[in-house]
Amino acid sequence: MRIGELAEATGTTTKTLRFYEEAGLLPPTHRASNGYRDYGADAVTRLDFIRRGRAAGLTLAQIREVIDIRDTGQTPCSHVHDLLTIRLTDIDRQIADLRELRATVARLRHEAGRADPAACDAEDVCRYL
Amino acid sequence: MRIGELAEATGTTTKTLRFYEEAGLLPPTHRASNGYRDYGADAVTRLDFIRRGRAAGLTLAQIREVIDIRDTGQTPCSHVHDLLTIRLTDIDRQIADLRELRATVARLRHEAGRADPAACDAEDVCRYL
DNA sequence: CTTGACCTTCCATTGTGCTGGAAGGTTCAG
DNA sequence: CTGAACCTTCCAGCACAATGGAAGGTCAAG
Repeated sequence: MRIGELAEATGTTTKTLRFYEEAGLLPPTHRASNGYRDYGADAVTRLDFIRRGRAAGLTLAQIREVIDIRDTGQTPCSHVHDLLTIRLTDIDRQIADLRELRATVARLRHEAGRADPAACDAEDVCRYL
Repeated sequence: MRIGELAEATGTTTKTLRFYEEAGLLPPTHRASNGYRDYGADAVTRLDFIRRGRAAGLTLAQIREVIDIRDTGQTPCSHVHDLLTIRLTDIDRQIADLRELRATVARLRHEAGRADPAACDAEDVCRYL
């Protein structure tokens, strides 16, 4: 699988893929005789994980930390466990923050929808901001 | 309330507050006779909203969009409603992404914790990545 | 055997969200 | 009156996550 196909398959660009390799998120891959990168199906899996991590607001460094657990056999289990616990706590806090924000925005929206359009007044809408 | 006090009260810095003013997130505020910025209590409320938005991964532009609803009486209710609906959908998708990521990380962590430390093996830990 | 779509490296630039530092004015305690 | 701790503007620089573009190599179709 060439870099363009992988980009296509994962909804990214060749630029981004080379950048990820440079950044240590993708391992330097096998090269065909012409020097072209040659990816296996596992690259798609890995990029899916990266994409989900990004969508969830993790930094590339944080994603790399978790990925490194997979790539190096060195890391002791306890360290791995601790690392993931921290990551999990972060994610839980982020979810809680999002829920709080959602409530605020939803309340605001409710007020906006309830108001008589003729009497549309920023004061009414935003008393609850 | 001077800028330093506001920074203290909201857990930011004077640098950030001036930057937010420049970026249109805080309105240019009243100045004392000496030219110092003089904030009211509403600034704290607004910064709390900004902080929550940031914690939830919203960009300053997105936060400003919502804030502008409050500051301009011009925006028609329907536009406000639509804007907030989009914002809400985004937030919901983000929460869903986070939950999926949480499940992945939790599964990974469970595997890390379950493994015999003596037999700590990246293969075991990361088969589920 | 050329055209076009790929691929390669390398280096510069963008956008977001700050952060630092210079150079100077203000206020207050001792 | 001096010094510390504030404040002001302005401009530079940083980290992150890409993105753009130049200059050139490769390959399959027509």
